[in-house]
Amino acid sequence: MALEHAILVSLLEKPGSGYELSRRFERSIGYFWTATHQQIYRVLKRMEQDGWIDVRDVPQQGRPDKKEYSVTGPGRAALSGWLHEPVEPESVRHDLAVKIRGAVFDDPAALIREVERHRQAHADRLTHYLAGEQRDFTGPGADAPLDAGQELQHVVLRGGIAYERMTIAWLDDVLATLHRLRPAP
Amino acid sequence: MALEHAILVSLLEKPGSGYELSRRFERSIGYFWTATHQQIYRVLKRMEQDGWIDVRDVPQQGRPDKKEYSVTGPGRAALSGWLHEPVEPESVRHDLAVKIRGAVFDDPAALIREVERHRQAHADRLTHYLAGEQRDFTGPGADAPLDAGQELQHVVLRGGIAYERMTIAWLDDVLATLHRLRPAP
DNA sequence: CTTGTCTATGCAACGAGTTGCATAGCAAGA
DNA sequence: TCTTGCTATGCAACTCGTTGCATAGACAAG
Repeated sequence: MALEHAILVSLLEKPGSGYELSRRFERSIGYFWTATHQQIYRVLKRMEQDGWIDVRDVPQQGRPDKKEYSVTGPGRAALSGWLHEPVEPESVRHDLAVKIRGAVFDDPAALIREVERHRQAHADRLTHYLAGEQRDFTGPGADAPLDAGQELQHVVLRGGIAYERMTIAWLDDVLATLHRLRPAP
Repeated sequence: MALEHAILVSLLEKPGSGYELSRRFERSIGYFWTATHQQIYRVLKRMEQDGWIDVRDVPQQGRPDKKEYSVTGPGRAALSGWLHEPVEPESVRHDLAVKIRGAVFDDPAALIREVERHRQAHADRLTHYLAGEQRDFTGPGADAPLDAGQELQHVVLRGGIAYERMTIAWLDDVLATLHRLRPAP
């Protein structure tokens, strides 16, 4: 279970509320680790009980108050411990691959629109990544040398970019294959 | 929930027992959908109750008897229905990416061995994929034209190969970054 | 002043996934 | 014969993740 650790990393990068964390999990962090707000609130409560994080009530103007969480010494130590443990390679769940292999028992051509939909989603995400890279790392104003944290964020982002490019190319391969299988009219 | 559907596809490709399915989930199917034997046995029981699959007791020589499952008409229909529904793009869980971003709060250099371990695992898997491709699709004796099912299996395998190649290249990028961050001795 | 939208937090119920354990047939080798 | 190892199936307990619902403050539009 690593949601705790993903939250620790995010809170170390910048303290924030459960709501803010759930927003971050929709964008940057969410690209390699998903979580809903219910999961986050529940885990935050447990982490607070375990003494990994502190809460601070923050009154706000123009919006409801929030609880801002920040990482404690023991929380940092817990992250450190996890960083030094080996993790197993990710377990994958690719619905689309199951569908492609299953398509032969139904109608392969019917999958084309679904694959195109996925291709579009990945293309959108790639655009989004590239914009983020331009903004934070390679654009104008990025002349200043990056610190270690930025370097590491950048290499993770490059991983996301490579993943999306590979996926788009593969989906094009899938589409070509599906079209080839379609009997000529 | 798509474990049911992955099992339907696998049983349509070839009927088999829970044990055999769990072996398949360790190899071919397991590369894009993981499941343990407990999960499989439990779901098989439910699928049988729902009338998606039939059981047949098969006595064996030199080993315990087994229950061989095969897909029924309603099971096939259930798969068909699912194939025509849109699925959401996969949810990702990359422990390693969390670790990389977290490394700055600990010791980036300590991650190098972990990343090398992952690189090795992906290189092994790539070798395995390529051997499978050679054996089933591109090797000698593959002159006969492939049927639709084989074409679709091949395109999924090509996806696995592309994924592993991309991942290995990215991990090399990560390693280079980690080495760059290490202060010169 | 009502409706909608965004911020902000949370409960309850359920289903999916993991871990540990248990049983049993059969074969090979020490 | 006793242990080891592979085949084969399964229960029980637990944790993780998802879905639906509920509440409430603040603001903007109609």
